[in-house]
Amino acid sequence: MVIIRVALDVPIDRLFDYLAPDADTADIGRCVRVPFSSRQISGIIISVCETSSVPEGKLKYAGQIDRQTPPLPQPLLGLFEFCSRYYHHPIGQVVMNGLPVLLRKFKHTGKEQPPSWRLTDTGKSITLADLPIRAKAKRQLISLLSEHGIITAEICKAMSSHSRKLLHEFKDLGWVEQFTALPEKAVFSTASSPAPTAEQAQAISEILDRTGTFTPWLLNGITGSGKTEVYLQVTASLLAQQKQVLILVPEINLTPQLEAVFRKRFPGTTLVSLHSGLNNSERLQGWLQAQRGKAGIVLGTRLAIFTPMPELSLIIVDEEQDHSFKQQDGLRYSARDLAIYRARQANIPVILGSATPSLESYHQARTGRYRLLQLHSRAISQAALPTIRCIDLRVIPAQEGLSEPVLDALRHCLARKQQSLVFINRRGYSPVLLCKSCRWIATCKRCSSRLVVHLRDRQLRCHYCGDQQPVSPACPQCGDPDVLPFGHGTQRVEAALIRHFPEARILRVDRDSIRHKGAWQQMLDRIHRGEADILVGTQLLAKGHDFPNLALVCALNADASLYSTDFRAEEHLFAQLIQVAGRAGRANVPGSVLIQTEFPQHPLYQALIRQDYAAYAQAHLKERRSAGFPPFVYLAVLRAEAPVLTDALEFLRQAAALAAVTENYPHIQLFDPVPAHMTRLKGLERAQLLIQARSRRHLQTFLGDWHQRITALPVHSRIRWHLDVDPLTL
DNA sequence: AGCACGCCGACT
DNA sequence: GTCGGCGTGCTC
Repeated sequence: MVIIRVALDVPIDRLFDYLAPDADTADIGRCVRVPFSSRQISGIIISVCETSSVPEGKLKYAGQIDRQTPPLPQPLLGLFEFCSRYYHHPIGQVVMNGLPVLLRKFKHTGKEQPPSWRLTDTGKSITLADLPIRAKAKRQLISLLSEHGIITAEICKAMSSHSRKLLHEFKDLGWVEQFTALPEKAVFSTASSPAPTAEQAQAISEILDRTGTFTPWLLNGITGSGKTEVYLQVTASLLAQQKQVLILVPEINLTPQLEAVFRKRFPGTTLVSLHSGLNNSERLQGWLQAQRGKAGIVLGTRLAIFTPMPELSLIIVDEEQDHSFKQQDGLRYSARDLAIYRARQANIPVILGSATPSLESYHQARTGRYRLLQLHSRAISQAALPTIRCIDLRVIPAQEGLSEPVLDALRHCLARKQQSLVFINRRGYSPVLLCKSCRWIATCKRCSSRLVVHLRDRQLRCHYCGDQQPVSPACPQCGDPDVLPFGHGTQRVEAALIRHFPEARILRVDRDSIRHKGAWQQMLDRIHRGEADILVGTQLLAKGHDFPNLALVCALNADASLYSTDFRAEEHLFAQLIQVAGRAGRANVPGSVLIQTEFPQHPLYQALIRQDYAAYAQAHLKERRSAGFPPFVYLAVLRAEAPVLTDALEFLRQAAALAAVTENYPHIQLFDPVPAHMTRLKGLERAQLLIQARSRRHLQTFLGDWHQRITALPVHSRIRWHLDVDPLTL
């Protein structure tokens, strides 16, 4: 009896067994259609065996197996398996989450790359002289074939139906044959690389010395130190050996930028770019190219970590500290952490690159689990680092969020026709609408958040659920017409700047201003053409774009995250400020950075002024150690949401009780269930329970057991819950 | 997650 | 008398 064990896209963490008399081990990793409780769905064959633990009467027969598409390779199945186990997510949903939509339906079988045509040896001996002069179409076809050697499926499709019929006629004559086009083996060609700096050269050779060996590298290089050049030259060396390289980038905004750099350097290599902007068939196409080993480079966002690559020899995770590598719903995986797993599995190096590594990664490097590579100097034209200065808001007041020194600096920049950037990480006009007489504050009905004033549209908007309503003309509580916007967002700062510098061309860049399709690219173009003097914007501006004429960066009200309840907020702020500061002073423009703060003595700003990541990280790691936070402990969060808060809390208490019953986990600490920080979100009340462990292994064994017990709990239909392993926010 | 089965309210 | 609401339970 042949039984296949199938992963199905259902929220049940188990494989389903089916009878499949015609299946064998070659079908592992293939897509199969199966009956599943009164419907047909498709799944992936994970294993083939002789017996099943399921009572024989319950076993059904599997349907058709998709043998057109190459099966998922074993290492990818292993990655899925690990991912399911580590993040406690149903295996079938892990597998299906990682595959292109078109592949999981296997509807594309008919559309499978149709074969191309070429002349057989017999065909090659046919000349035009052998054909009647009247047979125009035949002669045309033969000359086409002998000229190009091949008629690709695309060309074939474009030909007349008569020509297509002739092709088949030729086939019967033995003149032509069909073959699946293995697109011409990539001719390795590389645009010339600039000579690396001594530091870069050192890093490149160290990495290349350990190809073919699992080696996690932490490449810590200041902005402009040329991390990308290291990626490029290591990649070049591996491509020359016909190997594949996987590059993960934080988000779609950055993809085109890095993609362009790699395409330019490797014009002869097929580069597949995988990001959310692709449609299903583009995604499938790229995925298949990677899977067949045809794509030398795969560049993509976190989902790309699940791309099968038979010749994979290096993984690069750029901006590894970026939170977008962690998925925040459904399967809550960290692509960066999976990259480490995948590199170990494939026995290859992995480069985590960043100017400000996550403390987790930095700690690993300090303790020798990762190897540290540092780039200390700017590679580009020996440009000096920007000078960073704090402006003490306790001494120097700010009007409309802008202090006099900031205005002065902006004025100077304008006079010298240089660009400046005003960074304020808060969009909208003002974050609060306040009634002066009764202290009423506009809040969201569905969330525990304050509504943000968007003066331009005269709307109050919730930045969490998107709800909006018109700005009320008077206080709904006391009727006083004196309701005022309080605090500053990008729109308000923009308005203030327009008043101060009516002659300047001011460009606001935030999620609202680039909402329309193509607006972001348009703005980038304008900035590059020098059609903007002052940029006002959020972190959108901080990320990875070179503004060649930018000389000044001013950061307004950054303090907000300094004394936050989120223990990662500070680390995040430091990275963000280093990033935005790095925008200033590229090429031959010296840069300066002004930071408005009420806490200029704070160690974060002190380290920032010296641009000393290592000092900051080491000091902060000490704090983490004494406070008992990661990377010195390992965390998981059980979250629950329900229409009524007490229900969510009660569910978490029940779950906690399940853990206490066992008492077998001395290294595990469960905290009390508490309401989440944003307690109410989109009309649901949320609560959470923190689990802390001394080691990953302890956490994993506990969670495996506990998760099963929670799943077995009688379901209260109102409650939705999930487990978040290695959460980024608490 | 779907989907069927099942047991109670307002309608042709 | 039925149509249909969504609670509960199962899926190889």
